[in-house]
Amino acid sequence: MYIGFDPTAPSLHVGNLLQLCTLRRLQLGGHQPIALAGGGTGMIGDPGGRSGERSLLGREELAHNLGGIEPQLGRFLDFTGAGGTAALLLDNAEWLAPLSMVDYLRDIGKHFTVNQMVAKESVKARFERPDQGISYTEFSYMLLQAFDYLELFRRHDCRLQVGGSDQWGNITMGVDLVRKVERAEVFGLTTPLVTKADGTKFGKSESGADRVWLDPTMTSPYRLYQFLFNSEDAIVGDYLRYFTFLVREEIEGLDLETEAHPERRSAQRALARAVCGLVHGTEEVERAERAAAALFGEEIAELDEATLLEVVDDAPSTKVPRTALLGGADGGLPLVDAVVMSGLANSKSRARQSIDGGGVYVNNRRVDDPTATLGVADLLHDRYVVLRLGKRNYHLLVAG
RNA sequence: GGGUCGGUGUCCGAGUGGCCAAAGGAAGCAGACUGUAAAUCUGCCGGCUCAGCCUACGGAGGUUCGAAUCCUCCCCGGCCCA
Repeated sequence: MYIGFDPTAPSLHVGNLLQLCTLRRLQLGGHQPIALAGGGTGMIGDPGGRSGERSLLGREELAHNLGGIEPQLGRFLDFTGAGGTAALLLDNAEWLAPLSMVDYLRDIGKHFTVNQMVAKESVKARFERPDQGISYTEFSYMLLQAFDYLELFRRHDCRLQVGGSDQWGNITMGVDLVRKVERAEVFGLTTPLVTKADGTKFGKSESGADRVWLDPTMTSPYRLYQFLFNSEDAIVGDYLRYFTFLVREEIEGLDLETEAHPERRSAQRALARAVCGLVHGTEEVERAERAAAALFGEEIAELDEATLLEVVDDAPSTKVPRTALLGGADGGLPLVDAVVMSGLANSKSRARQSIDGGGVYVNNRRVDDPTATLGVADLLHDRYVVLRLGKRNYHLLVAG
């Protein structure tokens, strides 16, 4: 069976988790998973959803992205296993790139009527948006995906395509094509759209900037852990079922726990541990938990240096030159600047507003004076300043 | 190629010569309440050397004391026609 991945970034993100878990589940169940990177289709773009025309990726960029995604797949799938279930990673550019226009029209296009293509939900949506339109290129996408299925059936006897429910139309196109060309019966399986408690899409906060990636250099294990740990009560049970491999009894136990003692956040913790562990390993889970325990602990100022030192490596931190803290006549480093440096705010205006609104804490003590400065006196153990914005955004400054 | 409608801040979407950094909504951030939850209420929500200044309403010019708003050319998209 196979699932397609869109190689539009050098890393997969939490939005891909369900797909990854589904592949893993099927492999554990004795199937051979094929992860198909859309090297060819990635240059085209799925017209999916209501999004506008997609920007096309360059070849080098694609290669680079695939390089990042491959090891991540390895965390979920066994590429070496025996018994014919070793996972495969393929790139559909392999057969799409050499495909000629004439072959494409004759061998694939012939089997579909424009009528049925236009009837697809993804296309209709774009037709109905007078300001968007859809290019011929994107319109053709579904045929290429159908062709993928056909090729995988021919080459690897692939008989099941899995995808999100938004892929339903594309999958059935493939099923049809295989039936028409090879007179064989193949199947499709779709997974539900993962949503948050409020019904919006999980993990994709539109602005790709703060998306939660699986690559530890793009999103630290600590942040991934926190992201999962903050899941809403109402939905954490679903996530456990989607993203973890805990046995049912255990999950049901956690459901009860959430109901009876929501403040313990047992389900959230189990979720964060399981997913973070799968993606980054148990060692990273422990580090993330140690960092969180230290930061969210009662009296930061009373932590011993050894604990703080550990946190430095795991919580987001920034080095700041000691001289900046020594300052001149009017004290040291303006708090506003410190907040910007830490990345907790992306402009001084924001930083100022946050401070004004009482949302900024230095060493867990609120500071609401926008003109405040940090000085040597604020250093813990003569080296560290813990900045906090809001309830749970921590950042450590390290004087160096 | 012709006609026509349109391109506004993160997104949707008002505005059609000064009262516009630009209505309203959504998203986001913070505060209160809590449990590092949800809901609710409040504030913020372009930038800065922040009672002021700078940059912005597709791009470049122009008219005007003054333009997101008027004119010219260009770019991009929808629809209709060829």
